[in-house]
Amino acid sequence: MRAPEQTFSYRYPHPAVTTDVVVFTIREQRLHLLLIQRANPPFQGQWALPGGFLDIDEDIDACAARELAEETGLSDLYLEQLYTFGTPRRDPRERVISVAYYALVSNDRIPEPVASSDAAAVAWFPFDALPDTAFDHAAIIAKAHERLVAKLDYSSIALQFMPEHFTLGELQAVYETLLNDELDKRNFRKRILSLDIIEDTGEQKRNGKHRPARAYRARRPNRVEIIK
Amino acid sequence: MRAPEQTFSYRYPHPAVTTDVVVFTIREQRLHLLLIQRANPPFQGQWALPGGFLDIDEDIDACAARELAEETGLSDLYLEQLYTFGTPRRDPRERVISVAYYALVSNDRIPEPVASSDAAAVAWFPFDALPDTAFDHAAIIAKAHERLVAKLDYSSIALQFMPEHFTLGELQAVYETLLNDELDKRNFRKRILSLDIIEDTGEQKRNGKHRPARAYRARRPNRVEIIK
DNA sequence: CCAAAAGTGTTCACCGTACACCCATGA
DNA sequence: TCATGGGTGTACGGTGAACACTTTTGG
Repeated sequence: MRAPEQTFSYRYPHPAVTTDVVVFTIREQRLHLLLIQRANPPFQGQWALPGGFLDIDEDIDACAARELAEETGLSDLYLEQLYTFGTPRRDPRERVISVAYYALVSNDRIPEPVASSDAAAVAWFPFDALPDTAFDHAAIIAKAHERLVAKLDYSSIALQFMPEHFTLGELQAVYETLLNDELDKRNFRKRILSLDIIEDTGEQKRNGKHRPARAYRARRPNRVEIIK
Repeated sequence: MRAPEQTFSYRYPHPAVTTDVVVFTIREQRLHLLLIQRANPPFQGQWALPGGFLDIDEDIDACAARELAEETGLSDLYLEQLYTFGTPRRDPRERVISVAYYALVSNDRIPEPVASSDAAAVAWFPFDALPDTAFDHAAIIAKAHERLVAKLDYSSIALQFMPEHFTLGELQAVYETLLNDELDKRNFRKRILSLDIIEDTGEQKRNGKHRPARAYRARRPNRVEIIK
């Protein structure tokens, strides 16, 4: 631990740098995102994105992953830098530059996340029923959603929402949720299989009380393929 | 001016924040970019991206525009945030987070840029014949190029390279340079005109000693349209 | 009249879209 | 046997790609 009276001096003023992470998942056919309830001022008690200050010797990506793990218990997810937000008075305490990330979690690995010293509570909210959020986090969330939807089209990013083994029906449901549209089953299967991004595991997966379906897996685990 | 002995103290160490800008243009059918020769250590005398430290009350976008104007004399260009680079030891002086931007200049507004106190010289280099660059600027340049080429496909970003009035032949040459490929004249015209992003000015433009061509202009000046 | 860029349509292959029925399972 | 999701093929239309000749101008 650092001695509490220690200070760090610079010839010119330096901003603080934080990371904030927009974590998406799909639950019950709806897009959700993870917010924490702030334990400390400013905006104490308000919902906000998980995130926090960059350590002086820490890589930015590592900071995003660490803050996410500390505040929500989630680790080892797909994490991508989104945009850097730095409007001068976005934080009332001091000048803060936030490097925003977004993350996707597969829908079988959704621990009901635990709170930490910075987060009084952690909860999933449906994307279309978000509470008011602290700072400029609404703008960060909007940008993350825009990026997510744009990437659906030309990358295999949707696979990041899937568990290790999944069926084509489940994958189609994820696309339908994200695109907010219904898709034709035969066309969907043809297109996805022709992209060569998933492979048959040989196993079967039983979802309801109905006919079991073939189980597939992503061809390259943890990678997002750019299509064409 | 700030008194030279003044310092700024924080309870936790803060990184410095800079912006760096990758400025592209097209000259003589080749993609070029603008580098400055560093007037001061570190990397004194080496070529680098124009950029510099963020003022404590300055918006990040404004910082990129300001540094660009100060070091190169260029202003009022298409400027878009690219990515934030912050590997711990990328700058030997202290921890520096660089918010990178890229900019596009139309090929009629290429002032041979002037040097300033931070830049001993400023010059355009062909993209395929770049000198060694300072810091991690080679990685920033690579990422900017990747973004530029990707955006060609689904946006009207190429129009940013064009002067106010231009011909279809000139526009096609820009696409050919960026894609490093030849395009069919008839197909190109059909596609571009169907996108409805340029309009006939009614005027003509004489390029060589040959038949004059219709002059077009971008339908929305200074905007980048997302196609589809 | 020659050189050089401007301007202009049609054909074909491929891909995305629309569309309906039988199968396997558990209750 | 019924309800529910799993699994499969074909026909059509639109879009992108290939392709050649005439026009206008300056020298």
